[in-house]
Amino acid sequence: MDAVGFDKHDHSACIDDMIAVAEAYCVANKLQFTPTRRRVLEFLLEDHRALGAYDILERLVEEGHGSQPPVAYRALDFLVKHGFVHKIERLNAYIACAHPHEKHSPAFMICRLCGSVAEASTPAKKLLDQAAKDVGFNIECTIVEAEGLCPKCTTEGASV
Amino acid sequence: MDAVGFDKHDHSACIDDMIAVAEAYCVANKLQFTPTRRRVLEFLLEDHRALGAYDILERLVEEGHGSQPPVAYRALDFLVKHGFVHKIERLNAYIACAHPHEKHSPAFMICRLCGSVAEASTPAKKLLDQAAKDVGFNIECTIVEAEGLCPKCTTEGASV
DNA sequence: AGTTGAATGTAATAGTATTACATATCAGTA
DNA sequence: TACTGATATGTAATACTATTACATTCAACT
Repeated sequence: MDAVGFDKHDHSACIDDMIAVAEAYCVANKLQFTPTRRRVLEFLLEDHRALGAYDILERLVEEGHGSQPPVAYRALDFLVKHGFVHKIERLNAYIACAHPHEKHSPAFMICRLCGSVAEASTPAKKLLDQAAKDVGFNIECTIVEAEGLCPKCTTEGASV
Repeated sequence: MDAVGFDKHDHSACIDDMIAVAEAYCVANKLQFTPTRRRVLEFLLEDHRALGAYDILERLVEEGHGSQPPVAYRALDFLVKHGFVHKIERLNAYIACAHPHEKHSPAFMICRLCGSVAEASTPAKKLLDQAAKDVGFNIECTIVEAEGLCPKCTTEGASV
């Protein structure tokens, strides 16, 4: 049970890796990793925060990739559909996946102060599957998010 | 591990019970269970579906309780804060709690066809707490939702 | 070159939620 | 009873999130 997001790591390598993985996956699956899609993934990889669709749109507009909301939503839909990005429902925002295409049911920890979001893997899906089976419900996807304070904000809060 | 929502039950008694519980809780805690708040809870209790804030606002307006969004959002905030209602993040919608004030971390099963929502209890919080502890995150609230097909839509879908 | 399906560009609109500020109501107390 | 402070309500305006619709462009394949 690991989590990516609150620890330190070589982030520029992190970005490069993820882009390479995405590119390889798209080639292998005959998907088009277009410039807009690539840029959106890069924006989201820049730090472990969730960005709203309009934050992304704003940056796309700056770079001349169209000007209307569908530009951002289409790229996000593509990236979410193929597992490169997750939507954080609690925030109506989007974040790069930390474990692309490793089969996982992600769980997110959202800091209500600094807005950082960490992705963890949990066996939550197993439990939900059991609960669902008991009532005959057929799960297609799961959403697991926790809101609270990240390590940094917890210690800072304690000293206030 | 039970679930309320997909089974049949005496729903009018269900509503009366919940209102009585809410009223008693508010009296005991010196909270004002005002007419608007009561009506909103009644709307949400009417069936085991989630209603959007604007659905609720529409009904409030019909009955003469104000006309602007804050009327609905304030009542919902109150009901959520005190545990009578949950927000379903996936749907940006609200649903009456099936187990008010029994200490619980609810999990919801959302049918993507008929829109029914069932509330289950799962030990998901335990798992999340463990994952959180591993990285020093301090959980304040959890969101667990599953989207898929309810028993009814599963069998109907199978015959199509 | 022609066809097809995917991707893009843009305008318009729909749906969800908050801020700000004025007014009213209620509980407790001088 | 009248005052006070806290809570709740009424409403306008605005902000934020997301989709529909339709025209156009591009890439891959024939």
